[in-house]
Amino acid sequence: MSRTKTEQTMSFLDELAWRGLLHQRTAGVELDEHLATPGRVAYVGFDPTSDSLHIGNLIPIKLLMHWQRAGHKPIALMGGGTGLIGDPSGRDDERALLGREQVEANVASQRRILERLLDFDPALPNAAVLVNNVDWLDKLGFIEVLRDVGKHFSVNEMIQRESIKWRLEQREQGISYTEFSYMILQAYDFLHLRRAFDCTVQMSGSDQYGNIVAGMDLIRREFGAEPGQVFGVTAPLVTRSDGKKMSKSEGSAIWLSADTKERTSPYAFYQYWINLPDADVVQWLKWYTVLSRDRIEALAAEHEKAPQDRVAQRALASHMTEMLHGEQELKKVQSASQALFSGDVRGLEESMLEEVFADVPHSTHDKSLLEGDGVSTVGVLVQTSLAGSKREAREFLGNGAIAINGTRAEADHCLTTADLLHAHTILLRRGKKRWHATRWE
RNA sequence: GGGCGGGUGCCGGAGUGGUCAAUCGGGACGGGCUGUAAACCCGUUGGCUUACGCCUUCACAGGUUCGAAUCCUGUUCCGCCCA
Repeated sequence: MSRTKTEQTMSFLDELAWRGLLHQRTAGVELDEHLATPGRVAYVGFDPTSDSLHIGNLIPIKLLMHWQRAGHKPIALMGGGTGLIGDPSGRDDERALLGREQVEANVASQRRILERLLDFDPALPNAAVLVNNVDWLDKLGFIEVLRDVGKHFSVNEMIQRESIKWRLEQREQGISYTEFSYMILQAYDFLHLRRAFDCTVQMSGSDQYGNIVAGMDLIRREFGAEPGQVFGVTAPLVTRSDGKKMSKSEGSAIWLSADTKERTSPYAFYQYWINLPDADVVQWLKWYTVLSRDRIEALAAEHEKAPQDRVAQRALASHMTEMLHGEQELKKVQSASQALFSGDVRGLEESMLEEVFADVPHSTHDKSLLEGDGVSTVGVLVQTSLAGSKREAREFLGNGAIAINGTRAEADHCLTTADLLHAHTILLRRGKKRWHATRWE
């Protein structure tokens, strides 16, 4: 990842504020003064409830990225221990406990994503560090926790917390002692990192503010007010102008990885950003990219002048795809997009077709079916999940929603060998942008 | 423990014996317009069927009836009130 000098001239907090990533911060000038010294240590916690991270999780990660770019040291804390307990924040029901193996696997998988985004090179003075709280939480003795940590927590205060209060009022759901204790564990994490790494700042999305404050309180009690001065910084909840769930597209989340069970292909990832509404794109450049202020302002100006050229969306999509999937993937995905949306897919070279094939949803079928009268398009649409049922497939065909190799298909069309491109491939499209490549062998 | 109200399609919410696969709104999807945008307009939205039509749905299990989402019984779940 490249970084320019201009990016580093702004202070961490100014940078966040300009990007609209600063929601809450504790203390006033003390925090500014604290951060004036480079090499400070901050952490963000990640919940290993899934094997991947989605673009909503990118916001807390970005806090760490900017933190590192400002010359400070970032710690990514994997909640391998707290993940075994379950965070009650923002949930109206008790979580099903995850198994240890599952949590471990998720931690390993999320770790690979974080490694793309933060610089872990140990040669750096402010190299990023990844820790897993199972390493220390697992060793704690119950009696020890009750005596040393529990004493600092007032149950009276704890039950005032929104996340707890709400669950207490829920007559049916309630809250288990397990989840009730979650806050203590997270607070303990902060204390531990304060001791082990001299970590003085915890950052997160705004929903974790309560947990951050709990950790700060604990540290203050252990260290005393002066030496125990620690801080919290939160990012706002990001939203879309059209009200769609920010991280979702067509009902499914946009994941940051392509090689996990919960995955989003680089192609789908790129397309998600390309399709972002005009009203959001400039704000999203600020939220999600690490492009410099100058660059973003230039893009914003261009976007305002000629939104139809969609330079901002292109820049956003390219930047994000390269950040998460690398330059190689970006190039492939760009040429696939270019090929598919320029209209004339029939004229594609075979090698280009191969690339397109790999980047869009695809499936393999028996070529012999295409001989003679061929096979009904309806059936193939269902097989490729472009249609949910035959009835729906017919509806799409009737609407003119289905295109074969870029040309609108007749309602009663049967796929035959005549439809094959380079003897093996037929490109199907539903609607304006949902492609599916079929291979016939 | 007692009383009352209620569980309908992705969600909200009509429907109280036939004309109900079930009004309507939202969402989603498709078409049009555009810029792979927004807004707007049109359409679709249980499954199978080219069509006629057929099959499975209105918490669950039984029952009454020619016929039930609608009536009865039991079970279960939710909400409110009293203890």
